[in-house]
Amino acid sequence: MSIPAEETERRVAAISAGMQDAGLRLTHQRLEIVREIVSAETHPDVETVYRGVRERMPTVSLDTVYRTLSVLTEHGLIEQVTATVGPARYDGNPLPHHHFVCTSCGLVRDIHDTDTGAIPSTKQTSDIGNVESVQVQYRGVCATCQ
Amino acid sequence: MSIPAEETERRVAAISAGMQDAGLRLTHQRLEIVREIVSAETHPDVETVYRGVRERMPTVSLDTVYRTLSVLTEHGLIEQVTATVGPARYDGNPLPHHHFVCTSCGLVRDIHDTDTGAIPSTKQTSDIGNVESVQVQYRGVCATCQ
DNA sequence: CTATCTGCAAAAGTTTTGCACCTCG
DNA sequence: CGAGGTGCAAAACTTTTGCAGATAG
Repeated sequence: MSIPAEETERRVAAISAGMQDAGLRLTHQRLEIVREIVSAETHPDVETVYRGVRERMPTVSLDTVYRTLSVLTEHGLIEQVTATVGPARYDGNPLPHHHFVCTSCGLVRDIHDTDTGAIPSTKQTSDIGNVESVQVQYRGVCATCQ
Repeated sequence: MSIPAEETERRVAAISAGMQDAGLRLTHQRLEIVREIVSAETHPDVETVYRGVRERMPTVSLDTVYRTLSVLTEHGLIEQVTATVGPARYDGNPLPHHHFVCTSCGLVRDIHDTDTGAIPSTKQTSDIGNVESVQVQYRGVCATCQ
């Protein structure tokens, strides 16, 4: 929850617009779920999103959270994190970016200052298919765990 | 199964040695599970490993496969693939490498010819923690899916 | 108004665990 | 022989689905 309030609202507005474009309804539940995911720096799993939303909206159900995160992912408005194992985690950051993963506590943080241009496709990748995006995972131990 | 037989046996021997060093027993089941994982190019999930091993050893149980893959991962002899969502998939390739992930069919293939030196730690990563390894995910559509 | 969405409940799928027997070293 | 491993069965956990009632547009 340490993303600034204005930035959070900007992201909520952007995703809401994308939902309207996609013909999805802007229900109260969905808006709270979106707010929860874009305001979190922690790339939370479904259960964590559910607990956060329930503080403001105690009647929301876990399956609505599953369905909403799933439909937002299908429409490309959020992404599932592919840097961890275990329960699915979600990422509401709309810009292409990389991840630091702590091998001790599982923390995942966004990295924006990598020069992706320095990582071109290779002979092997072009043999296998057509690369559309490149994502870097930095693994190590975070400052807190050290 | 398209990894050459000698390379497969070399990897089985290397992991067996690691198991002995770790004080793990070399049971028939474990050796067949290791053979299955190191001979596969597909980064199979537990169910797939189970089906493969069962062809040669029909009495093996699914929970032994779970336990074996889990214990090998704990001892760093194999790795869980962190490029996909869904059921856990395993990687028996002992060398550091990268992955191409097909966004259409889920195929995961190893990439060895990336110049990892071109991807240094950044200001952000050093603020967060100590980077120990860097892994690149190339996402796109594979030749077969195109 | 009505197509879509929600909540509830049940089911499906994945992974873990307890226990008695077996086996590697 | 004995610590560690296996198979079986049950349980725990994650995710999906069917359906009746609610609601956004």
